[in-house]
Amino acid sequence: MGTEKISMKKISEEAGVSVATVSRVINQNGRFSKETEEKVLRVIKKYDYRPNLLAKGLRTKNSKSIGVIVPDITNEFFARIFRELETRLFQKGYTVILCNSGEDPHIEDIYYQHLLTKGVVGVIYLSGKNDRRAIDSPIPVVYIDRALNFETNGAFIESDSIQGGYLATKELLDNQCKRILLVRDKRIITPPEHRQKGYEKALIEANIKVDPQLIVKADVGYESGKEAIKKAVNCNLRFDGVFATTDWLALGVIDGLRELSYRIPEDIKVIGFDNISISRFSYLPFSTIHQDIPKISEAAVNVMLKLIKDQEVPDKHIVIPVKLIKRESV
Amino acid sequence: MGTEKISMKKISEEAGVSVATVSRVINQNGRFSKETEEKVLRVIKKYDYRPNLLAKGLRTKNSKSIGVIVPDITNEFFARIFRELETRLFQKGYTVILCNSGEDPHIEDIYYQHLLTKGVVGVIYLSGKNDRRAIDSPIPVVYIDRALNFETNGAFIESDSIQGGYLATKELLDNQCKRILLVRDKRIITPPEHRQKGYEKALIEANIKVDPQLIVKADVGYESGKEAIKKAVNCNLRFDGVFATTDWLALGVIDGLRELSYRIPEDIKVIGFDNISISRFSYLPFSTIHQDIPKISEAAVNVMLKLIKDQEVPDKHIVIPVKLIKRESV
DNA sequence: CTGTTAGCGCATTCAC
DNA sequence: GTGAATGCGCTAACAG
Repeated sequence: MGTEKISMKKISEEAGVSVATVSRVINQNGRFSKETEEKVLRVIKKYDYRPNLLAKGLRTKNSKSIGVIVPDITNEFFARIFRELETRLFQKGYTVILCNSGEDPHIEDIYYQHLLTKGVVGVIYLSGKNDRRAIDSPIPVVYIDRALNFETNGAFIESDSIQGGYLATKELLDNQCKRILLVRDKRIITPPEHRQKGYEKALIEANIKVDPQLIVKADVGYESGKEAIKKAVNCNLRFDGVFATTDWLALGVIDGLRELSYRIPEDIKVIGFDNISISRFSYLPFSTIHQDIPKISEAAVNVMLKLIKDQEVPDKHIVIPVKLIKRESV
Repeated sequence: MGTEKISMKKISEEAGVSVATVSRVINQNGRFSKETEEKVLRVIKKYDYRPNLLAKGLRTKNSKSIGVIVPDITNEFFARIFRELETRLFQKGYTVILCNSGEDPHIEDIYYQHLLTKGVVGVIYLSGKNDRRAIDSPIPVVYIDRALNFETNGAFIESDSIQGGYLATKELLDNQCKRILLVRDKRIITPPEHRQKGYEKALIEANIKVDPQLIVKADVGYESGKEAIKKAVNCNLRFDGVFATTDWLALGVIDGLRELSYRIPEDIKVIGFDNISISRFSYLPFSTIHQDIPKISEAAVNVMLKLIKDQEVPDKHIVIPVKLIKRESV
């Protein structure tokens, strides 16, 4: 073990001033002369002293740390958002505690409680599930991607999923698809719900009736996409295009279709959603809807910072535009 | 904003005992009667009180939080390790602060310093680069994946890269490859260096001379792998097998080869390293070396916990076995 | 401009 | 068994 922990007291003694003065120059709170400043600064540098943020946090009630709860950081989408959040937040002097909830509301709650005791000044939920604490949280809560109750002391940032669903479906339509299968996450949560809305909107606009048979609900993930598409084919569902509400689902669909000897895009066209790297690097780089992760994160950080400072947040619900990425699957 | 923050003092008043007693029952430090315990517990439950960990940390010099510094959490390998670390650590009452350094030693250092001021009781580096602080850190440091100075107050956990390189190369050899190209990360750091060692070991064992021409050094990443392999082909290098030291490199190699109209595995066999999901879901699921991430993380956490408690750590350098995953590229 | 004082919320002597 | 007192390291009045 290396250097002893050194405190403000030592610095003040060494510099021949009071701790209050040391505190003032450290925080640049004024009320000290140029000379004493230099004196103090010299001693600080000499000992390579840094203030104990725990003590500071206890005193000021600002721990300068915020919590982020994600279902699973292993998911590239969450990891990319987290990275942006963390970098931006650190730049503003905040450190971030990351928690993996595994989509379990109970665990989410345990984490949330624990974060409170750690004195975090705010928490960001990615795809949060737990609605209980959102309502009267003593600290600001911002949600990304999934809407919960945020009116009281929080905010909600999301991609424009309706527009995304619309763009995806329209792209298929524009490429002569007549019967478009929607393969969606079965859960009743904002993203798939909105993506479906966009899908329906595009169909209606093209004077095509929405056929409930063509909407298939699946669990999340690759295997599930594969399974769903095979079942659809086996049920003699006819379709010439597929819009899958996530890239993993889309990849499963593509591989399932290939195993059934369909050619993509000749026989069937496929489009996904998210633009994660798998969409670019899989056998058949496939078209998808791009989410603007930097923008999402930036908005989340801005709102959070305002909420922390108790500033007015004009827009508690921010929707970030998406865009179509054309590749080889349509 | 919801509930007021309530402290031990209030609990003690409400329960008609002193704060010391409350503290004792909370920490189960004995020296209190069954009755007072119940009384205190009741009040605690009534107010849903939880101790302020900031204050507790300040007092006990144990913040119960540890820092993890990774180059980029977006990298699936790091994310998977982090998830394991975080889950295990939380179970032991620790919370973890995650920092993205972007492989920049300077930023790593800034994070490290900041973590110290936050009172973390240990830091874990994934693929750390900064050697300066490792030597006389006041808190334990454990490295995963990349060896730095850890003798003084730290430890080092890694996969058996030599064995991995050996297994990969041998797999190629066993499948009739005669001239094996090594595409490796050019940096002089443990993982690629060891993987190359394993490669050489396998060749020597098979009585094949190591040909320096067949060792090509590349930057990290997909594009770089593609570029490297095309260059190799253009230089008229002859080879019938490729061992790439990471999966991303391997994917680049595979795609580069395909663009050059080689058939895999018929014309050329390819094997990667890491077993990240891209190796399974790419066009051609390719053979690779699997790293045992749960084991690595478990070892890291165990060692860290011991180091924190100042316990004896018999083995400061732990090597985790790897295994060969056979797929369609060889 | 500067120092003294009083806590932030908690754990830990030390008396009783 | 229990409580009063002290201090972890820091900031924020309040005097001067």
